[in-house]
Parts: sequence; C-alpha cells; structure tokens
Amino acid sequence: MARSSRKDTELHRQQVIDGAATLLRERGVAGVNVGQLMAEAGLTHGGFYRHFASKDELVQLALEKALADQREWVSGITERELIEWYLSPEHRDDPAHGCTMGALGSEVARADEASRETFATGFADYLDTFAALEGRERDEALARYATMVGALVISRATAGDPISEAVLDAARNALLP
Amino acid sequence: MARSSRKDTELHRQQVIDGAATLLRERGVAGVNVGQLMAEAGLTHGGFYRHFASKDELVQLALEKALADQREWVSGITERELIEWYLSPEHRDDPAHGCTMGALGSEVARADEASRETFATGFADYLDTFAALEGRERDEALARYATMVGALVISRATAGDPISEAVLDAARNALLP
DNA sequence: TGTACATCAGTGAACGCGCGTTCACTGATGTAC
DNA sequence: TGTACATCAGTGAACGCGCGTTCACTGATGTAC
Repeated sequence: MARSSRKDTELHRQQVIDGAATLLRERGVAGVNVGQLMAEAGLTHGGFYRHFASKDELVQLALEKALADQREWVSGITERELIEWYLSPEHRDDPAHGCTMGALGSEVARADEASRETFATGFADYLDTFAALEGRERDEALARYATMVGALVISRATAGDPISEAVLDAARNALLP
Repeated sequence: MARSSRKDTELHRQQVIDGAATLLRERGVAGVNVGQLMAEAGLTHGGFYRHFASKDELVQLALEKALADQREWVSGITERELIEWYLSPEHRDDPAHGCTMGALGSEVARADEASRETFATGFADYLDTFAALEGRERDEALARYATMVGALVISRATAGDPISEAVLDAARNALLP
C-alpha cells in the first residue's frame, strides 16, 4: 500500500487511536510497542510518525478516547446495571473494554504532564455523568466510585485467589441495597 | 570491593530487597532497572545474579517484603490513624513508603504467576490485620479497604486537579463518622 | 475533461540506546591440615 | 595457631535483543492548467 486518500488517512488515524484505547487498557503502556499499536489498524510501524509526534502523544489521545467511550457507554444504563457490570468477574477479566482508571490509574500517575492533564479532564467529565446517573452529590458519587475502582484493582491483582471474588461481592453489598 | 563475608552477603541481599520494596512502589516495575536496584544497596549491577535468578524474582521478594512491612506498621496504630494517613496528601505523594496495592496493584495484575501468588498470599495476611484493627467482619473490612485503595489510585492519577483532594476527602467522610 | 507534476501516506530497513543477562577476572573469605 | 589452597561476592565490560524513532523509497492521490 502506498499513499492513502485524505479520508482514509483520517480513518487510519482514528483506527489507531481506537485500537490503542483498548490495547493499552489490556496490557498497559509499557506492555505494548508502536508496531503493535499500528498493527491494530492493519498498518506497519514505519508510518506511525506521520500520524503522531511520539508514542506518548498516542497514549494521551488514547486515554482521552477511552474515557469518552466509557462516558458514552455509562450514560445509557441504570445505576444498578453499571455497578453490577463493574463489579463482575467479566469486567475483571476484560480490562480492554473496561474502566480506564482501574486499568491504567497507577500508570497514569507516572505518565507525562500532558497525558495526566488530559486524563484528569476526561475523568472529571466522566464523573459528572456518573454522579448524574447515581442521582447523588458529586462528592458522594466520588466516594462510591472509589470503592468500585479499588475493588476492581484488588480483584485483578489477586485473581486466582478467593479474595478476588470476595472483594467484588463485598463492594456490591456495600453499594447496592 | 571483592568477596564479602557470608554475613555481609546476607546483609547485602536484604538491603537490595528492602531498597526494591520502596523503589518499586515509587517508580513501578517498568520504571527501575537492575542497576538502580543494586545501587540502593551500594552495589554494582554485575553482582545481581549471585543473589537473584532474575529481575522477576527480586520483584516477587520485594512485593512480599513491602506487604510484610505494611502489615507490621498497621498493627501498631488505631483505625482512625490508619485511615487519616492513608487518605492524606502525604501518602498520595509518597508511594515509596505507602500501600503496595495502591502503588503496584495494576502492575501486579500483569505480572508473572509466582509474583501474583506471593502477592495474593501477602495481601490476605495483611487483610487479616486490617480487619482486626477495624474490628469488623472480613468482608466489610474488604469493602472499606477497596474504598481506600480506589481513592488513592484516583487521587494519584489526578494529582494537580481539584478531584485529587476531593476524592481523599470524600472517602474519609464515607469511612469515618 | 485530460494531462503533467507535486505531494505525501505507507513500507521496511536501519539507527542508537537502554535493558536484562552473562562472563572473565580479582582478591578477601572460608576450609583443610 | 599458622599456612596453602579453594571458594565465591563483587566488579565492570560485553552480549543479544527489543524498543522508539528516522529515513530513503514507492506509487496513488491531489493540484494546476
């Protein structure tokens, strides 16, 4: 394949960002290389720098995309549906399509300034949607979301041990009447 | 320096593990190399493999040590002291001496089998101490700990944004009367 | 609309670098008598 | 206790490898007339 049309070029760019949004959540920033990120869109690694200035820039765009997708998805379901999905073994075992904070939170904490700012802004927007869904004050929603994130992180870190299921159940009992 | 005595050798090994337990929490597994881990004990990287079979093995030993230290530290304070420290900006800004789950949880989820098993066992032990401190059922303590871990992860990922302080406060309000 | 030329998305090889790991060597420690 | 020799903790250079990034090249796309 040689030169693509402008329309295809833009499509490829979006495909790379979309693919990165899932691949990064699945394997972490350190766990994927530029070649794998391009391969998700059916491209080879050499063309990467016609689309992005650096791997870090793509990470930033992918974090933004992942949070936006998550926000859109959450806005179409009920509070109970969200909590039950969030605290399910299915979500624990499928980080690629799950919560960005739960999958990449501790890596974001060590990421560059630009990624961190984009992430904080995207998360703040997401939180608004979540609080509206819960029908609660923002601070109360935040505390409840912290319980969910913590349970997910603990559950993934201890997968294979009984604690992994226990923490999901315990958090659900705490959050749902 | 050439050959050390057996006593010094064992001391050096412990110093490397102790240093790794803090350095890994601060920078993550991908963020430190073998040379830096040895330098913490005043040694050079070449001797690493007389002490450990691989970097992964040291990570495993360091996770065990970090959890054991954390358990010991927690057993000497009150529930209120623990929660107030855990949800403080000081803890957020000093992962090196803080909660292992909060600092390395998502990396552990992608680590090798041996590290994951060691981590789950160490965390289960820690949880017993935490539940005893709280004077609550294990499952209820687990849900409360999830709130703390989630708040810490969110707080670190959004440091610099008002959400970072808000989530610590919200979690404290939820956990303390 | 058709033609001639410039542009540039994508390819695959190559670059420099840092990593985990290995190795020959040194000389103090440990052991045997 | 003293001596001779074997052991091995630690050093620093070197190895192979994979990474992010660069580059010369190709040929379809876009533009000017």
